[in-house]
Amino acid sequence: MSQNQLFIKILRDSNYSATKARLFVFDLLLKATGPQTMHQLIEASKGIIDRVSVYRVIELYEKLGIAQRINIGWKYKIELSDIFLEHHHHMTCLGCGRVIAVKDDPAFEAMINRLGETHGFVLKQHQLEMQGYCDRCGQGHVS
Amino acid sequence: MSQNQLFIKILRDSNYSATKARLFVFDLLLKATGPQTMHQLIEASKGIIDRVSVYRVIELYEKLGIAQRINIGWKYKIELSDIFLEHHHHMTCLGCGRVIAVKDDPAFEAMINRLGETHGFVLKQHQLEMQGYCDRCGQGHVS
DNA sequence: CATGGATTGCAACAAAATTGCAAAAGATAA
DNA sequence: TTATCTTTTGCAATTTTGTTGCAATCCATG
Repeated sequence: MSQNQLFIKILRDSNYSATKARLFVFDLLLKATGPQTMHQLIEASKGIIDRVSVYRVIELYEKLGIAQRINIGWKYKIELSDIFLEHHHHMTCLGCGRVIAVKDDPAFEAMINRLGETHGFVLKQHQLEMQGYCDRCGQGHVS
Repeated sequence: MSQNQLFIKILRDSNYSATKARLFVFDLLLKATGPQTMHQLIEASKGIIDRVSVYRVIELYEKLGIAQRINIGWKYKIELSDIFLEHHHHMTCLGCGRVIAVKDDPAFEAMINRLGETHGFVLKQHQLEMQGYCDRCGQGHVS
């Protein structure tokens, strides 16, 4: 099943129709190289989809688990959730601002779940954001 | 050195003065039981510190590493950074909304740093947000 | 291809955040 | 302490971001 088909299935299964607006914004997120700001999505939709609808579409995506808000530095951005993009975290370079996606491994997942258990929690989700300096930008003491 | 003295030292070391507004908001964060929304800070400052100044103070705190924005669920909140509050993460209960602070252990830190290394990063900071169900709220299948 | 509920766009509104500038407060030196 | 210069604040106005109500349009179903 293609990502588009899966997307439509999720909508239909919850009694939502696959409309022009929803498909358009989904395609934007799918084609995007990384998480998108609301502003970016609204700009890219200019003349095709109204501001308000972009907000409403994203709101629905979140409700259905199609997309999620994540925080890159200061403001939030939107990206497709783990159903479409493999579960991952973000590593941001404090030097050049580059954001890379990082897959975590089973040992990592296990460790986080144990952390939950020791506090009486059954964990359902987690987000990990990391900041540092990438190989191109050195150790952070480059003048 | 008290937390207040440390706070003033950080300001002075960067050539900022310890003004009424800055001290007031710092005290709010210090006395707070958890992360605060901008709205909470602005409300608590009503009649004493202007809205705009609260924004400016928080902006400065972030720049100086005194406070940081973190994401609890949907919106961001402000809390003092690791210099004042021990390094920790947040676990939010999807049932009752309770947020608890969780200390991670050295093994965890090591694992995260290794994760950085394998991607050519030297990590400086990280934030981990977890969501699940607490012991009071059961496994998430309570009717 | 008709039709009825779901969805959209528009306009107006509300909330959150930012900016410019004059007034007030803080630091410094005499 | 006071004079003076710099930083910080409060206010008003503005911009940006997000929300709401409603009539017009779309779209899955028969």
